[in-house]
Amino acid sequence: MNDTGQELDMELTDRKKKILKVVIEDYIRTAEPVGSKAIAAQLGKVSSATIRNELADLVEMGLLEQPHTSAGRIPSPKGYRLYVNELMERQRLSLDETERINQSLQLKMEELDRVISQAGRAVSSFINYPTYMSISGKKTLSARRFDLLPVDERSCIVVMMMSDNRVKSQLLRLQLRVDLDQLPTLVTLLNTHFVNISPDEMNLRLMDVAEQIPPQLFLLLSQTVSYASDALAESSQREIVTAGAKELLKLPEYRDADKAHQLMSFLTDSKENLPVPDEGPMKILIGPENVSDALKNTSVVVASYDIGDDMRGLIGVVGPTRMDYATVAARLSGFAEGMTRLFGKQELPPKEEAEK
Amino acid sequence: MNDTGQELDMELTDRKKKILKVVIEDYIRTAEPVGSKAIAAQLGKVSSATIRNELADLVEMGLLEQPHTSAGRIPSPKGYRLYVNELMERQRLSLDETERINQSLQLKMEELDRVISQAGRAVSSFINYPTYMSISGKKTLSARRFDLLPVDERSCIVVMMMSDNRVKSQLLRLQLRVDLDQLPTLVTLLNTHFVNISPDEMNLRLMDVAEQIPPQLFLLLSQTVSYASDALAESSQREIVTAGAKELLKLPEYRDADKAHQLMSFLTDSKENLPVPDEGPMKILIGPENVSDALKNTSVVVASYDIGDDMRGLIGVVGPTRMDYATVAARLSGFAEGMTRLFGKQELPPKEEAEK
DNA sequence: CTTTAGCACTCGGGGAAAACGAGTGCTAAC
DNA sequence: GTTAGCACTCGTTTTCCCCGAGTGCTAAAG
Repeated sequence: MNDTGQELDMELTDRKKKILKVVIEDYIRTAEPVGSKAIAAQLGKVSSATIRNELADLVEMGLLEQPHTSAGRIPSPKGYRLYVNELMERQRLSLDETERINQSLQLKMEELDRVISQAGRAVSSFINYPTYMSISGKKTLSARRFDLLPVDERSCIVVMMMSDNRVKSQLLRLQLRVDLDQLPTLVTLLNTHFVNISPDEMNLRLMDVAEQIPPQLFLLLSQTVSYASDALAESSQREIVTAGAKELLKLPEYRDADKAHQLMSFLTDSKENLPVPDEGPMKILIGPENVSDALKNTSVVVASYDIGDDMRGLIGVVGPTRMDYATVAARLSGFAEGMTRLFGKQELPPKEEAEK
Repeated sequence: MNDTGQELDMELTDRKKKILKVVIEDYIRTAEPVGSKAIAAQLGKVSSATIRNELADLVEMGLLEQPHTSAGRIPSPKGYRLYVNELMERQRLSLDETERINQSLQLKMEELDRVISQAGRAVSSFINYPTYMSISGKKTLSARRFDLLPVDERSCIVVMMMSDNRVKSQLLRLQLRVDLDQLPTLVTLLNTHFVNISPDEMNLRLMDVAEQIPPQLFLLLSQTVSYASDALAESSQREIVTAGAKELLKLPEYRDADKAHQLMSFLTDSKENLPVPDEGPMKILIGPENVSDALKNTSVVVASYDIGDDMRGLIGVVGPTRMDYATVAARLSGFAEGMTRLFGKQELPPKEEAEK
């Protein structure tokens, strides 16, 4: 009796593959176990009895499962994996679809965050599954250049260009009146001692220069530096935004409010442990292949795209293991390409400064 | 037979009020129709039969309803309204709660949008209902001041201070090489002709000055103006962000996936027709009092707070008519006060420039 | 050795019927 | 005006049974 584990010796004939494919695609469409008769009808030529024999083999190989005796078969995670790797035919996007993607990427390139979250909503409503998006850079962000613009004697504008060429600015209210003539000195100081270093270092260095300048100037300096380090820290922290969690409720597997709630909570709360593609443009994780327990019964398709030359963006799609992998993969990579194009077009091509 | 409409002549005795209050609070807690026996137990002194007589009266007055003959009573919208107006005792926040509110408002005052959406999440997870937040200003936004900072010969930074004292900036890539000496001219031009007017006017005026300046300067000017008008338009458009839709799923009235999905869709999609408090700090809308059809079966509690001296922020809480009005109201106004404090502390107190 | 028809068997889903029980309205006595 | 008593209502829960899709096995046919 070698019921232990899966049979490796059985051959996966061509016909078995065909059958597997039919089962999976049927199940993806209907969410109902697929019976031998339906398969026979779709395949033609062979009778349901033959199919049944093959099905039994496929179950033994661990590619299919049967919920109970006398029900049809459903794919196992292993089955999906095989399907995704070998059987699934790469879909081409229709013109309509391409059109729709481009349409939803007609975004004004204002704030990055906003672009991201808008894109997230678009993806989700186009793919009909919940999505998550985030961006992250490899290098840690630093300031590249400062400016102070006088407004009146009690306020001025601080402008900081960051190492990724984004610019941040804010109005500063001054506790003390500052001589406007002093501003250039301060700017020079900032551009000498506070550029190309991490936010933490900035705060440290503040102490060093404390005694070199007059107190009321120092106050302004410290306001500026504290603004700058906060802004840098915030910009470099990778925030994950999710969208379209409600799509779950349309799926039969999440009609149960508790299940839906559980997954939604995980999606909106977990700011960390959502899958990222280690490399390559796209990654598909099926059921138990996920590390997070909360995702053991779900599949994730995640793609990445480039922003500038340091940052990478990330779009993930979450759904039941019975996910329409072919369509999702096609549309998602369409989106990812769109995003690359979007950012490539308007963002920071050149770069010349050296680092410390 | 005067079954038509509600009986206005019946008197709402003190005991009736007490009973109504018990019914409502019980129902809010349990989501189950409340029976005469339970009420009697809680009131003491009187028997369930007496209560039954009173209940019949309350039903006739339109303050209670009964789902079917042999079930307990549940409050009608009218009943809730009476409860909210007269019967409900204003809750005081516990120390714990106050603490928790302050805790979650320990936000770095970076970008307004981000603060808002973080606060939204906090409110939602504290109150356990979905929330929506938005901000809006009465006056239309315009630019108050421009600056251009040279970076290299192909790029410069545009800085714009807006009429609400917020500052926006971005790096501009120039199609044509521009003589740096020309920048001050351009800045003067901007500060003369493009301040204190609406984004639309800005684009119009661009045409007017087209012939007064050399072409390559005009290119830069038009890039700047287009950035500015976009940024202004975007900042003044009132965006609504929602949070915590998942909380719905915990409520018995939304265990039905379709109902939940419907309301969630409304919340996330409708960028317009969510209730706003016409004036006063807080407003409670019960069931059919809502204008949107989608909200006819839900209640909304909405509060507002001040940002600077022109803008107003808005927090709304959405839930079933069986909402814990007392708690929600207390916590929500706690939050609103917190927000006012938060913005009052760090934002734009003075202002002196005159408008056009 | 593979395919197919035939057949008994399994088991979950669906629906009717029954049992249950919380709660009511009414009546009559206090 | 209040209360005990009681028959009645009606939604919920439980039980039970039937149906049928789908199976595995066997034996015959290719």
